[in-house]
This record gives sequence, structure tokens and C-alpha cells, in this order.
Amino acid sequence: MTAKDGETKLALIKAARSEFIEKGFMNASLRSICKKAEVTTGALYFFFKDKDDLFDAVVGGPLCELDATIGEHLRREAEGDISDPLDETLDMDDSKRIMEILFKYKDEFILLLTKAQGSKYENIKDRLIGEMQQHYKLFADILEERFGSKKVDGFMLHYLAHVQVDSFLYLLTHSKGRDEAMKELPEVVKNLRAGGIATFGLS
Amino acid sequence: MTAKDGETKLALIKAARSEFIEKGFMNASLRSICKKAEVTTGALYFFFKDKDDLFDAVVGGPLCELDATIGEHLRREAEGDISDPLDETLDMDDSKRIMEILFKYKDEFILLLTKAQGSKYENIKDRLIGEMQQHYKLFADILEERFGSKKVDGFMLHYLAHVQVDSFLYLLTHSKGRDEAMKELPEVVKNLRAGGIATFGLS
Amino acid sequence: MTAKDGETKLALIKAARSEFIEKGFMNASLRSICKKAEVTTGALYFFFKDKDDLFDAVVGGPLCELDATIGEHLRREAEGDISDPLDETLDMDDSKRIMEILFKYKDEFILLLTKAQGSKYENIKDRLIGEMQQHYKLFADILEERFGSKKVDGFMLHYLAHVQVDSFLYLLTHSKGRDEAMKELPEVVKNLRAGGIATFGLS
Amino acid sequence: MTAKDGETKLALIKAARSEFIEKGFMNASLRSICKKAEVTTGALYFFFKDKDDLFDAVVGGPLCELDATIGEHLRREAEGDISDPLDETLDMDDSKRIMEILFKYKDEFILLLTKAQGSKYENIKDRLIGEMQQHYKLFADILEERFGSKKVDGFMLHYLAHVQVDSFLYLLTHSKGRDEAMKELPEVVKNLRAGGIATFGLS
DNA sequence: CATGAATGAGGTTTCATTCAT
DNA sequence: GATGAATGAAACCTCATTCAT
Repeated sequence: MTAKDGETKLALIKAARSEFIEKGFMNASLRSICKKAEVTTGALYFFFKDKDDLFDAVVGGPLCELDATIGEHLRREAEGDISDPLDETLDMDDSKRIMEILFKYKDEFILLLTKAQGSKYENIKDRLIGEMQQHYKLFADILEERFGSKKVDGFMLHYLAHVQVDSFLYLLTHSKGRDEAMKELPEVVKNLRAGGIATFGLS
Repeated sequence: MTAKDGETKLALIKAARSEFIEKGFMNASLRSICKKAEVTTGALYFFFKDKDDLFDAVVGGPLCELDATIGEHLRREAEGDISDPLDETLDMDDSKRIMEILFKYKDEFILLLTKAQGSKYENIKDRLIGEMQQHYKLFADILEERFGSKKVDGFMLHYLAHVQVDSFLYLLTHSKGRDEAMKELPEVVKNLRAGGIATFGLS
Repeated sequence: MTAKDGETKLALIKAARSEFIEKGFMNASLRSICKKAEVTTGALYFFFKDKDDLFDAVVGGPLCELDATIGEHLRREAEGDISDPLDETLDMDDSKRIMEILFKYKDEFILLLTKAQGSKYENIKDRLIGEMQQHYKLFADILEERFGSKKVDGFMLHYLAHVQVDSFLYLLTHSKGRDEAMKELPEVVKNLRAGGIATFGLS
Repeated sequence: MTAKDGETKLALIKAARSEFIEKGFMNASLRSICKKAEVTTGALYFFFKDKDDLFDAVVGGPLCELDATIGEHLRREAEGDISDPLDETLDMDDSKRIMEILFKYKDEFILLLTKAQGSKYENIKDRLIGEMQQHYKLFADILEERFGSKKVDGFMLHYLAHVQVDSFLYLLTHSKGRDEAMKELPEVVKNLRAGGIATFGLS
């Protein structure tokens, strides 16, 4: 580190953040980012391999935090004694924790989940949905075995995961801010849970 | 019409269709489309005003059919005697009719609803959701008045509309074909309806 | 002539007139002209050789009338007994006649004299100036011989012609209409004549 | 600056200069300029924002010099005691200074004043005329008040300014070189002054 | 660390003109 | 007389990326 202490790199990331958020990955221009950062293209390519790498510097961190939080959530489930699977999957405390992360980096997550086309993250939402689906799968098995629920096929399992992820994304994009999202969250979870109960035939 | 009888225009639309579907509106290249159609750029601009116009030639027709079908659905509701609003909104027959259209032009609708960024249709999904929301609003009022349901705010009304549209889109993008979608449709509608009932507090 | 009686050709000329006047020769688009005339390009090329030819159809007539009027003016001079050359050259009656023609086809002459770049008429103003110069030359000789005026070189002769033509063009482009031009004409002629007298050293 | 020391930019400006001068702004082709300069289009757009900016690089400097010189001329007038307005307006020393500038960048000024259509400078001549008119207006008021001259309306004031600017442009375009222009300048000024005197009714 | 010059392919669009029918 | 499809070159401009210094 020189005296500048990563100043340039930070300026670049900051400029990239605002450009990416404003225009999305594909329509963002590296030239424009460099101009905003008052830095030359050469500098950019010293710190970052390419456009994707720069994008990573903006959204990678938040994504890691999210992954970690989701990971914890899943670990808790795995360890705990599951009495009511849907209660676990749509646990309010964990849901709140996740929403908290999403809003901590609101712009980054909206960017990542809705404007990442063309980047290596363009399928990130599918990855998240895939993870959620594995959980529903777990619960589906337990429910079937222990509670004699209907057998739910992979299609609907994926659907449930999809709707859940979309619902969180919906709260993120349609709330005025963290507070409104938190206020509406229980209502949304109630809706999701009712759907889940119906799908699993637990009514 | 010459002896060629619109051959070139058709070749152009066909080439555009495949290019747009493959790359999305924004990443599609007119040059590449012309090459595929074995035609010069001048010819393209003889038949189409610009890129948007060409896109319209690909997705405009299907969209009209969809609009017409949705229009009929809404008209039927308006005329009928609404005894059970959720039954009406998520009517199976109408749902099937809509799915039928979606699958009739599967690629076009996926293009339109997920890869139209940069075109004049980039907000088409929001338009559809907006229309659905107006209906939910109507039903919300009736439910409140006649059945003493909970008052549901705009936020959740929009949410319901959003989830419904996304669910149809989900069936479109995740089914192997029309048949699987039709098979799963009732299950999805059941899920949606259960959510609706919960949100309106009718349990 | 068919029953249409040159209808198409006239429509074409009319459309061309307005397009050329609005955008000038170079920026006018034949496609746009055809659209205005509700006629196809093929038709245009049946009646006119090329863009220049169409331009000719718009400005050629007025230009002929102007040439004729100037010709008469010159012939009158040639025949008459020249007592006061400047009086003749800047004769009020003839000047008015010319202004009359200019305003009869005001738009066409402005087009021809200021927006003909790229066409075969792009140097028309120089041609007119050249003609005027020949006259000044004639008068210069007479003045020198008969009145002992200063010898005026070709440079100033051309200048005088230039200023004169520009002055008429000025009246054409800067007057609100024929009437204002006619009102101001004497003042302009007075100015020109004073300049001429000074240049010829007749004060 | 690299070792090449602005070589490319200079080559670009040089090529642009000759292309613009030869074909005028509108008909000049950036491609052709790049070819002449043996440089790629990307390089051009590294140094210049767009076609207008490149044009500016060719004519902007000369125009500034001209503006400065005219500015000085006007300041001198404003400070001095005006005894004979026409003498001031058509002062020989200042006129010479202006002609000197015009010939210093002869090609650039001809380009700017006669072939700039389509560029941001397309109305530059009108701007110059407007400035001159303000002066004539000033003098007209003084003349009227102090010397009891005729009241001259805006139309003729604008005309005088127009003729004056055109006369300088005439000298620029029709002289073989600086020397001939300087030789003829007094004669032209004499002509202008005589016209002015007549128009102001000071004979 | 960082500069900034340069690449070169690619983007969409417009144009005057031709010609078989 | 007139259609309208088609040409093909050219227009201006933007982009991510590279590299010698």
C-alpha cells in the first residue's frame, strides 16, 4: 500500500457502484465509470481483470453476507428439531434477518437480482432459488414421512422456492424503505405460508 | 406484392425472431439478423422503421392476442354476478385460456417478459401487473363490503397481482411444455388462492 | 397524358418544393418527398433523372423568369442613350421589377440562393454576380471615357456587382414581405449608389 | 504525453482541416479524416467528443483571436471621444487589424463563414452581424442627437452591418492573398463609408 | 501504480438509386 | 406510368480492452 492507501481502487468501486446501479451491468460504461472516478482506464485494469471483476467488487461483498446469513439459517434448521416444517422454513426471525441484510445493501441487491444481465451473476437468482428448493425438498420428505402430507413433486417444490425468493425481492423493490418492508413482512409470510399449507395439503 | 410475396419480410422476421429469442432485444444485432436473413440492411429498413419496429413484428401479434384474452376475461367478470371473488379472479377456465395463449407463442412471451430491456416493451410486465391489481382492488372492495373481510392495503394488493403474474410466467418458463403447465396449473392456482384467502383474512 | 393529367408529377414537385425549402437541397430526402407526395420512388425516377433534376423542376422556372427580366433590363440599357451610368445600373423601375420577381417566388429564390449547396445550382449567385459585373465594366468604360472618372479595376467592379446582388438578396431574406421590401428598396439603392459614386470617384 | 507528443492528435486536426476545408462541415467524413490521418476511429473519439468538437479544434482558435480583436476594437471606441462616428466604425487601423487576422487563418475563416452548415457554428455570421449592428445602433443614436442626422430604422441598421461583414468576407474570399486585400481595403472602406453617409443623410 | 493513447470491431440508421414487374 | 422491393455504401458513434511508458 502506498500513501494513497487504496484510494484509487475505492474511488473506482464507488463510481462503478453508482454507474451500475443507475444503468445496470450491461449498459454501464467503463469509460464513464473512470471519468466519474477521475481515473484512467489503465488504472481500472490494474485493479480489476475486466468488467465482470469490477462488478464483483461492487456486489460480491453483499452477496457473501447474504450467503452467510442464509447459511446460518439453514444450519439452525438442520440442527434443530423440526416439529413444524413450514414454521421453520418461513421463520419470522430468520426472515427478518435476511430482510435486514437485503436492505443494508438495498441498491446492490436490486442491481444483482434485477440488472445483472450480461455479467457472471446473471443467474444468481436461480442459484438462490435452487438453494431454497433443497430446503423445501427436505421438509417435503419430513412432512410426507411424519405427517402424511401429500407427495409434492419437484415442479411445485421449485415453484414454492421461486415464489418465496420473489417475495423477498418484491419487498426489497417495492417498499419505500426498511421500515415499510418490515411492517409488511408478516403479511407476506402469512400469505406464503397459507400457500405452502395448501400445496402440501395440510389444511 | 411481387412474385416473392413477402418472402424477404418473412425471412427478416424469422431471423429477427431467432436472434431476439437467443440474445434478447438489447444484445440482438440488426447486422446479424440481416446476415441470417441473407438480406441487406437497406431491405430491413424498407420494411421496418427501426429496431423497435422489428421487435414489434415479432412480439406484437402474440401480445395482442394475450390482451384480447385478458380483456374477455375481465369483461366476463364485470358482467357476471360475483359471489366468490377469488373464485372469479383465479377462474380455472380463464386461467387455462391464458396459459394456452402463452404457450402458443412460448418463445415470444418469454422474450417479451424477460428479455425486452431496451425496447418499448421493457415495462410490459408492470403493465400487466397493474391491470391485475385493478381487479384485486375491485374484489377487495366487494369482499370488504359484503363479506366483512379485512381491509387490504395497496401494498398487498399489488403484491397479490405481482405473484399471480409471476406465477403464470413461472409456468411458462419452467414447464417442459404446454401439457406439463396445464397439469401443474391447478396446483399453482390452489396455492395462489390459499394465499389470497389468507391475505383477505377469510380463513 | 392520361386521365391523371400529370397529377403525380405535380404532386411530386409540390412535395419537393416544400421539402427543399424546409431543409435545403442537401438535407432534403427523396424518400421523404415521395412520402409527402404519396408516391413511390419508382414514380419519381420515371419523371426525374435524379435529385438535381427534381430540384431543377422546383427552381428552374423562377430562375428563367429572373434571367428574362434581367435580360430585358440589360437590353434596355444597351439600346438607350446612357447619360448617367449609375442611374441606369441602379434604375428604380428595373430594380422594382426584379424585386417583384424575387418576391413572386420568394421561397424558391431563397432556396436557390442560400440553400442550393450540393446541387448543380450551388454557384448560381456567382453567375448572377458575373453578369452584373459585365455591366459595371461597361459603365466603367463609359464613365472613364466620357466623364473622366477614375479607372476602377476588376476587383472593385466585381465587388460592386457582389454588393448589389447581395443587397437584393438581403431585401428578399430580411423583409417581412413584398411591401416592406419595396418600402426599403429606395433607401438601399441610395446607399448603393452613394457607394458607387465614391468608388468611381465622381463626388 | 508520450514520446509521440500529440502526434496523432495533430495528424487528426491536420487531416480534419483539409477535409473540412475541401468539403465543408456537413460533407466531410470522419472516416475519410481518419484514413488521411492514418488513425482509427477510436483514436479520433479519444481526442474529440464528436464531429462538432473536431471542427472546433480546427476553427475555434482562429475564431477566438477574431473575437478578441473585434472586442478590442469595440473597447477602443467605447473609451474614445467620438467625434465622427463613421470614422470610428470604419476605422482603417482596426479594419487592417481584422483583415490581418482573417488572412492569418484564411482557409479556416472561409470554412467557418461559408461552409459551416450543420455545425454549431452555422450561424456564426449572424452573430457577427448582430454585434456590428449594436454599434451602428450606438452611432445612429449619437448621430441623431449630436449631428441631427436622419433617424435610421432597424432595417437599414441591420443592412449596414450586414454589408460591412459581407465586405470583409468578400475581401477574404476574392483576394489573391493578404497583400491584394490590404491594397483594396481602403477602396472598400471608402465605398462603405459613402454608403453610410448617404443612409444617415449626412451628405 | 498509473497514464493515456490506440485498437478495431461493432452498433443503428439514412441515403440516392435501380429494376423487374 | 407506376409499383415497391432491394441494393450497398456510407454516415456518426461507442465499446471493452491492451500496452508501452
